[in-house]
Amino acid sequence: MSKSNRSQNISFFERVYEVVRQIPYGRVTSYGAIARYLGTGQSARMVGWALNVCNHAAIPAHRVVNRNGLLTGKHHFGTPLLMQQLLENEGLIIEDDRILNFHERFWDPSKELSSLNKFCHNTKND
DNA sequence: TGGTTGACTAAGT
DNA sequence: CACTTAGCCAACC
Repeated sequence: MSKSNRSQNISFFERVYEVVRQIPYGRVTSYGAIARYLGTGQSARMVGWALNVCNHAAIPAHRVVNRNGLLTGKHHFGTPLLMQQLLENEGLIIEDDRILNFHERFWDPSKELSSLNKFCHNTKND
């Protein structure tokens, strides 16, 4: 924990997975939003790359698109249409590789999770 | 040890 | 309004 790790033992990738895993069903977010939530707003590229390395089934990578709502990462799934199908399965409408009503479906972790942090103490409250 | 890459983003032309 | 350029940061070779 001297060079790569700045504050935590887990890697930057691990943090990405944690955030992506918390994306609600039927919602989507952007690489930049995740990167911003992690504190490195300019390293949006690494977010996508993290998903590319992991390929975990538990990580809904299909819910992560670019800021335009374009399925830029669809080519990294099993089939180019898999990502679109997964999103459509969640009630999203995809047209021309773009998510319709993206603004409404957008889920910003730095915003949503930030709000939760203020009230997250309720989890311990019992 | 250092240069290249990349599922991005913002700004410029 | 669409394409081009540059910046960015961490992993990889």
